[in-house]
Amino acid sequence: MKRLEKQFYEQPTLELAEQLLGKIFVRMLPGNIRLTARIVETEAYLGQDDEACHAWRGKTARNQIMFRAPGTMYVYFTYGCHYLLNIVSEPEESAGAVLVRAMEPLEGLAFMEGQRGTSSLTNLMSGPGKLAQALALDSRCNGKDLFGDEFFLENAPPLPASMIGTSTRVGISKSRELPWRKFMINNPHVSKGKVTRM
DNA sequence: AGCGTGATCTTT
DNA sequence: AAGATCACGCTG
Repeated sequence: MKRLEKQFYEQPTLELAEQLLGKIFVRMLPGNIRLTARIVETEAYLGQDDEACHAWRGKTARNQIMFRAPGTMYVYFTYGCHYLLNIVSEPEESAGAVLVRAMEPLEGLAFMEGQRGTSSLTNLMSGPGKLAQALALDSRCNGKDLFGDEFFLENAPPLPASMIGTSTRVGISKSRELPWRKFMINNPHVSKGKVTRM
């Protein structure tokens, strides 16, 4: 499949959160190891009117990446042990990003199993911290874009609306009412603990 | 259901 | 300088 170009990321954050479902995330590792996985769960975060967004009060040292060009990776560290992967949206100098919450592992399973310390397929990437660990994402990835030879997305047909579920976001204490979580209905790799079907 | 673990942000 | 919070995951 063709790689997704800059233009794909230049759509409103909420639409991007939906359009990312089904797309294939690729990481190339030294030794020609190819890690790939299908995105099955996302959440939208917007600078303004969204108190759960890191950037809702403006630019800081941590969140400045969210103000960069669409298609940039925002990877941050939280709870003392987890990295979380976001894909930056919205034009440069306005903050927005889509949190990638779950993926379905496809290629490079042995590497991912080693990273995660399990061989249970549905436990490899069924959460934002898990998928970052499976793909060995860390702060060195923060600020890199998805247009190079190491990280990129491959295109896939858009999901039919009947396969897309919507709910409120997971694990936040502010702006809890916003229905900005999107997921692939009945996919076993969607994170546990909230609605996975409709 | 409880808690680790450390960076970040807010308040003093 | 100190305190609170945290877009989580694992054990029990």
